[in-house]
Amino acid sequence: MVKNSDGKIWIGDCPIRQVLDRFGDKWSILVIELLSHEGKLRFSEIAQTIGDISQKMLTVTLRSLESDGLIIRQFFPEIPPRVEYELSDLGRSLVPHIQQLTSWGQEHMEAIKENRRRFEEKQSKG
Amino acid sequence: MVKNSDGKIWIGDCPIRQVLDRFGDKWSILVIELLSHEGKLRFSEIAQTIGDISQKMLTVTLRSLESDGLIIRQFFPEIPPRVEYELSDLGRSLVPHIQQLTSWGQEHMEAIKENRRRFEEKQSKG
DNA sequence: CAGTATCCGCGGAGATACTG
DNA sequence: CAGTATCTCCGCGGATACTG
Repeated sequence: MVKNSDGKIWIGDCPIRQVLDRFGDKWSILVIELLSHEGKLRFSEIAQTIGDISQKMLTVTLRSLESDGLIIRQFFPEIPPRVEYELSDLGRSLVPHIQQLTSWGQEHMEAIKENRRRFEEKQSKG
Repeated sequence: MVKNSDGKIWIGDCPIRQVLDRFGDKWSILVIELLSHEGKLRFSEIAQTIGDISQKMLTVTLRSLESDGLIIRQFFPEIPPRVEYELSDLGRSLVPHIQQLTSWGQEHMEAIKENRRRFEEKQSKG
């Protein structure tokens, strides 16, 4: 939590926001998780495993992960071309923390859904 | 990582996606972090500390966190009214994992920015 | 003070067509 | 195969005005 002298949170430098800005998108974390499980994968393999990601978004996601040094892209100039993606050391260093969050989700997400259900029920009753 | 029999990730039940869907929004994590540091806060105190959140989004964020049982809302029917928010046990249980991610960010975000800078430079050169 | 109600703009994301 | 290039849509989130 980073505060200014006026007591306000300084959003720009706030580490939480930086992490969320980087990984809060729809696909980055999922791709990292996938590569952490499967090792080295081709573009089409990632697309097929995720299933409901568009070609465009997979390209955008992989390019941004590559640009940030979280994954490594290896291009083989064959015909037809082959491209393989794998996690970098930097990317791998994030995986345990993702798994922490994931296991928290597995443990508590049902309770959250139940809470939400009850809350909505209470609202509708007045 | 949850897969179907066809080898595809089952997005709907995937714990990672559930967590991201819940906490990937702009303000939830930030509010939880804030409450974990400050304990009990009034609506206006949260608004002023964050600084650049709109009244609407703070209302929406607090209401959704309350509905999911992550925070507790206490209303005092005074004039003018007073409302205090604090973390629930469920909300508190998430805090350590957020801090894990945050410290990872503090450790590696500069490297990521540097990687991105170099990547863009390389692209512009050809 | 702590919200609602309403309108609106922007950008993330999908669909489709095309290419080295 | 692994992408680009466009067009488009949707909904998150901001701005503003109002209220118990």
